[in-house]
Amino acid sequence: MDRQATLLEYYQAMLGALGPSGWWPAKTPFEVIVGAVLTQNTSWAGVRKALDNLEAEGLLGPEALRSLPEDQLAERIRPAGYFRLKAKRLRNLLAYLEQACGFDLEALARRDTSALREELLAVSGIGPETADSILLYALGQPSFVADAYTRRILCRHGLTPEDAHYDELREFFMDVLEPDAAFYNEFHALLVRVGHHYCKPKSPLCGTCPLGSFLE
DNA sequence: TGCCAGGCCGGGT
DNA sequence: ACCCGGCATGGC
Repeated sequence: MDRQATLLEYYQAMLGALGPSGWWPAKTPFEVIVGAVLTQNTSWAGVRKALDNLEAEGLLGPEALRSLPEDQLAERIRPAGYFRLKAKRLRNLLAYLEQACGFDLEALARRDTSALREELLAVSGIGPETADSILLYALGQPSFVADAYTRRILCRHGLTPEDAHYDELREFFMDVLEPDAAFYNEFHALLVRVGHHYCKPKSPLCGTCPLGSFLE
């Protein structure tokens, strides 16, 4: 079976088993952007607390967050871990968003995906996964997100090598799938949900995971 | 208790 | 190009 058909079968199996995901878990595109930085190598629970801290003080908007000093920002996002580092990264990103579009994210979303991706990657603290998460979940552009769960699931099913680089994993999907933001959105969300529930680093196989039937 | 979490950077080889 | 240490809190 070819790669396209395999990926579509995985997608249908996950969707059938788990139902639609309704991702990203945020109220606004700006909150998606902040969450994308905060969740770097960090579980969502702490990120949620950090976002709640900002929200409770009315700081979860571009202008308010932009005018918050770095050390005060760091204090509020402490539960997300790496808090000093992430405060700096958020400030870098806010500076970029302000100069690039004056925080008009709808205008930003109208620009070319690959050019935008390069600009995001040029911001210190924004790597490929964070950039793709912003493009896909905040701006609605068809840029596939290939995270740790994606790597683990593909590898465990023998579809890609263990040491595949980020861009290889991303292209593994984008080479054969139509560039459809809603589809990419749901696909990646399902991979994370499956990974979260069934594909832990310890367990050698996915057990009762919805993709189990594809294992030899 | 130790391991893990929806990465990324900077420096060294 | 690859490898590594650092970054930090919270949940199980």
